[in-house]
Amino acid sequence: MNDHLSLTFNALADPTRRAMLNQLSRGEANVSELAKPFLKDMSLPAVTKHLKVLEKAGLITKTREAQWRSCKLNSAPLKEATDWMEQYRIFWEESLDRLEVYLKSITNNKKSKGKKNGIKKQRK
Amino acid sequence: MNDHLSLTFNALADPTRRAMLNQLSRGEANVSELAKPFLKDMSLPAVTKHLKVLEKAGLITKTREAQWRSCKLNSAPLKEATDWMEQYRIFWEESLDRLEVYLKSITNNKKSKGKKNGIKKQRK
DNA sequence: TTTATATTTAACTTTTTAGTTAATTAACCG
DNA sequence: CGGTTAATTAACTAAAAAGTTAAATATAAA
Repeated sequence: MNDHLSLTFNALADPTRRAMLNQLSRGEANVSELAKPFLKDMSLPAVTKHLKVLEKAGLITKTREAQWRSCKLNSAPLKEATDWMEQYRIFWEESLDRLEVYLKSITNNKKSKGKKNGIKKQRK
Repeated sequence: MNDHLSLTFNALADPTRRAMLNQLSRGEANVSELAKPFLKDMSLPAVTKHLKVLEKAGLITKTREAQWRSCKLNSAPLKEATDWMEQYRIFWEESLDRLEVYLKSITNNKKSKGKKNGIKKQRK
């Protein structure tokens, strides 16, 4: 699929590419620098391909300086992806709320008004 | 890759699967209900496969009731993915800051103290 | 017990992805 | 110029993804 959100999520669905973004979050880097941590696991052309995926998703931009390509993080697609996820925030927050309620229910702290013995053996 | 974050992002990298999650955010639904909007485009086994991807990523859980499988959204992996993205928030927020500064610089509103003609021709 | 409904599994095809090695491009450097 | 460095492209392979149709499973209902 080639809608933008799909391109972004797809680019993020690989630990090598996420690690590359991570490195770029600490500053620009050229291809050899980005490749270094991965050259035990894969060839340089493989790195080039990963960078292409990131580039097509708009997550990085490359500028050339002599024979070096400097890569720079572009966070706009990450914002877009996060914005999409926001619509689900209410779900995990309500889960956390329920967890909190549960944790309170099993903690016999002050203000545990009434309902003593609120916990019975629950395992079959 | 089979780390959890990769499974999640991969599951989200498809508009059909995102639409399914979207429907589930409005309440539980069984397979046929989920499939309905897509049966013009794909077969039922294709839908089953998409649901399997979502299930393996932990984004949905299925419960069986007679011959129906009811699917339910599980937001935990979405939270995990959002938490990962949070580390980049600073980047898009600083971009927005720069945009804001720029927009202010080109708007001749009150308090535009000094630095008139703050913009010169910048192209070579 | 047959039939209908809901869903999955099997077997297969096509396309895409992720990697490889070898060759190519492009710039710099002595 | 000739060699070195940085990176990409080409051509290929293997494996995974996404779809298909047909068959199987499991439950309900008549």
